[in-house]
Amino acid sequence: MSESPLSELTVSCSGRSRVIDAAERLFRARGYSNVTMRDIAKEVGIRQASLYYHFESKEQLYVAVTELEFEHHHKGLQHAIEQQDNLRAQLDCVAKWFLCQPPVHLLSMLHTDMPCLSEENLKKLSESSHRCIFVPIQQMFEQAQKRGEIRQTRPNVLAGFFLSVMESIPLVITGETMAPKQAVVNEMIDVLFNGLKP
Amino acid sequence: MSESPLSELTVSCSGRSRVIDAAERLFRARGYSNVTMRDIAKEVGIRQASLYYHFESKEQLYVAVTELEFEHHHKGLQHAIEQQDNLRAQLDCVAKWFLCQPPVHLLSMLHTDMPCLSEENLKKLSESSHRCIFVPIQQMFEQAQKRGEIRQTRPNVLAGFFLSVMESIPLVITGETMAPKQAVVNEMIDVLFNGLKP
DNA sequence: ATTATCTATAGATCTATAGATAATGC
DNA sequence: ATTATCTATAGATCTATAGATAATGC
Repeated sequence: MSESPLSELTVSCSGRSRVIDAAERLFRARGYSNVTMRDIAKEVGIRQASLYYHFESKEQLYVAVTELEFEHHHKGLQHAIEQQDNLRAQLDCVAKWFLCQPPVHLLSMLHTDMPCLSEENLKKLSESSHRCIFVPIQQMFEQAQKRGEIRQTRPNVLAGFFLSVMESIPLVITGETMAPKQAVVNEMIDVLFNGLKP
Repeated sequence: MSESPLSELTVSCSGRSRVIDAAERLFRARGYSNVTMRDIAKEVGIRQASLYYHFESKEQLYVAVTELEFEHHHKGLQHAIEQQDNLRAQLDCVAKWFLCQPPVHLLSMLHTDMPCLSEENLKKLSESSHRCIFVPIQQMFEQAQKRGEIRQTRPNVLAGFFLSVMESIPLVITGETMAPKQAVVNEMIDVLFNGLKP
């Protein structure tokens, strides 16, 4: 399995990365079980069996795609966070990052997709999602606490809280009100900071 | 399809309601596509084909099960809300309700399960989830605003916000900290009320 | 006669493998 | 010689239907 070190970075030219792109779109939109290898092949424009030249199984393809997705968000989050020097600005930046990306649907992944995988891959992806997405946000809150910007609260609770808010945007938008996402998120961050009290 | 008016209410004696119970457990735990009719039959202790005596299709079974689940939460939420006369107590009560029930995984349902259904059933369940779960919480916030307990914020945003916090509990618990759920939720509600500022 | 089950199976997928084939690079 | 595809298909499911059968209630 020797492989060009550029292969994952190329835009979409090599066969392998076109497969990854298509699989990512489809898995993200419909989840692991609701996407077939045929669906992915069709999207790429090749035959279903040809996918097995690039990946040894559907599960391996899913794991590869999902780890890249997590790493991608890891970079985006790190960048958004270190660009700012106070929590409020960081939260705005992180929210902007999530909004300009296709939604992760982390809760669906953890609850519905990952249990379909082998014990080993489940563990691998759980750790990836934690390290790439949960931890950076948790640390952002930790350091804001150290700087005295916010009061003492368990940072992992805050991380879960904030992530779930990001995840809930489709839910809020589904309702009748078609407010622009950015406005909804701003309102949520404002509540997070200032609370609901009048 | 005439049917005893008690059938849905009986604990678990009639064949039909034993099917509903088993299907509910399995669908909730693994989602629509990851549960087969064979799985459900096995759980009930009958043969797979026998399920088709009670429900005309897997999809109809899922819709029936899920609507009952929504109605169940509708009752629980209404009761939790009307028992209290101020928002803080209502939130505690609603949180306690969600915590004492098996998790709904509403985001997974909306994102992964429902798109597998027919247009008609998708619409039906979307409306059910909105009416049974989203609207009661939204109204709770609306009325707290009218009573002047909280400042002006779009109530649908608050509803999405609060629901997503309930949904995120598994995510927070997944991490290393094994704090009791109730404590995590209390901390979240406290932040919601008082904000993060020191 | 109705209710609730069973066995057997059709028909439609889905994943993955085997082996052929064309194009590319040395 | 290697890379990337193809065709064909095995083997395993899964949903749903057809028709038989036993038990229950009038």
